[in-house]
Amino acid sequence: MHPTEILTRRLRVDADLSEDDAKALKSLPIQVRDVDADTNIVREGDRPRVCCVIIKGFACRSKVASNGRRQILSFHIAGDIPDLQSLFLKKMDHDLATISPATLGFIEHSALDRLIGTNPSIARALWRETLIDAAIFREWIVNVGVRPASARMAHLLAELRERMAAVGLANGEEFEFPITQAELSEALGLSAVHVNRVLQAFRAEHVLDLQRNKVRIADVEKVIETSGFDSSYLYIPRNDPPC
Amino acid sequence: MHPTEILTRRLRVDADLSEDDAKALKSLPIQVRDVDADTNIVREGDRPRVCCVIIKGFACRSKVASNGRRQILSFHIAGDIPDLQSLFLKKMDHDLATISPATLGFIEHSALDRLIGTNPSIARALWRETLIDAAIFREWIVNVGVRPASARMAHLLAELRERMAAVGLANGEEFEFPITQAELSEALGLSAVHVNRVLQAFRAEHVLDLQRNKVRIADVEKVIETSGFDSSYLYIPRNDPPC
DNA sequence: CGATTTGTTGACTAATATCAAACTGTGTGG
DNA sequence: CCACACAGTTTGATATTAGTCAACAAATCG
Repeated sequence: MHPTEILTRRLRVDADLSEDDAKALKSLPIQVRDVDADTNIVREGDRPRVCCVIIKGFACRSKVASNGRRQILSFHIAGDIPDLQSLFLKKMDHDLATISPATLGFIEHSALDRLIGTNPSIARALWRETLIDAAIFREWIVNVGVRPASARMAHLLAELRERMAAVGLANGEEFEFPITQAELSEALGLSAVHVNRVLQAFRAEHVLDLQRNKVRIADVEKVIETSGFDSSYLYIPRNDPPC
Repeated sequence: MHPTEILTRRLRVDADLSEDDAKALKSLPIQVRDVDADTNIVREGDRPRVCCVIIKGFACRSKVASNGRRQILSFHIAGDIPDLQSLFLKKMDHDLATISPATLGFIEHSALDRLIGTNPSIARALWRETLIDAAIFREWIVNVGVRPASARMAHLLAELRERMAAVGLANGEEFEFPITQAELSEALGLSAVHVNRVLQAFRAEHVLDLQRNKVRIADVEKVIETSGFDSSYLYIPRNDPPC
């Protein structure tokens, strides 16, 4: 699959792009590169001249507070453009790094700039992507703000399952998620020890199992119930009225 | 001051808009309305046909989790367009309400749609606003995720002070902020009782004082130090290199 | 002015953090 | 093929932060 195809597919999902738009997307120069796990893509303070599309693998955005603790802000999967905002916000306010071996596509800001100038519907589709990004942040705030530890964990995995499924990366209730408990604790605002205990409890109750880079949701109902997960904030198109 | 002027001024802050752009903004039809404190502007699930500009007063966005607890996601002040995202994300994923008496301007989506179609630089400026909105969410995640209670409080007020100052609503280290401790607790992911104790401690140490709808920062240094506040995520233009 | 909301206090509890040690699995070089 | 190193996970004991509940005081509002 051509690297731009993953982009086209993603943007087509909700915006109706014309054949011309599709062609313009297809001719976007993308430089593809394979990188190891735990490699920084951009750091806080950087002024990148490219945006990054995840073609394969996992990445996360994070920020470290002045007390030295790192907070993970989001996880990103194939099809995501985690630093799209850098097109307008020139100086990075957070870090972006892989959490697994990944293949990334890099697109020059200048090329994107031209593209959104000539193809308004692509501009809208990209704008919309950044708005969904923000919607996910909002739910993340709710997660760390008001949910108890187990609900946080369940919610995070429920969200990821939904997003993985939307790009065909979940078969049944199982999907890849190569993450350590320490990283999970940084995403959820918990200690690693507590994350471990929450995971064990879920395993014992046959609710879900996160092991060896794989998540298996054993009891979807229960996961949804304990987390109060409602996918509408992800704006994944269904056949219902447009979201 | 004409209601559109507040918009023009805000968007001009960072984007260089042409005279034509300014004129287009000025001729935007805005319906102005005064509303009481604690009135809902839009609710989760709504499909608004307008966006809302705050001309005067305060608003907040919030979301209630399935356990019944409400999380406040952001505070909004004069010049903000807190539901700009509804232009592309048709169904609200959160609530927007005033927290003080306010005067609001309402702009039809259709008018904005036309505007961004005809004036690309306005489109860019608005897009950028939504990206800053997201940057503020990211910092909010860090706040509730990894900072202890007093740092959370200090950070929230430091941010607000900066934003108020940017629109000329802070004189010295004092600014208006009509909020109850219960609301603060919902913003910070704490209990109201704990918020009360944190505020008292700050008062006792002459760091800051929040009383009678006013915040007085007595010791800016201390507030910045305890919260680790760094304003760069707000992307408020300075004379430095563009952010 | 009474009524209601908001702020304050104390006693007690619960959730989660911290620390330190041990255990497991996996890959590497001898 | 074994021994070792390393990263990640698990465990137990203890500490701390922040939550809960309930009562009361002080503002604020109509």
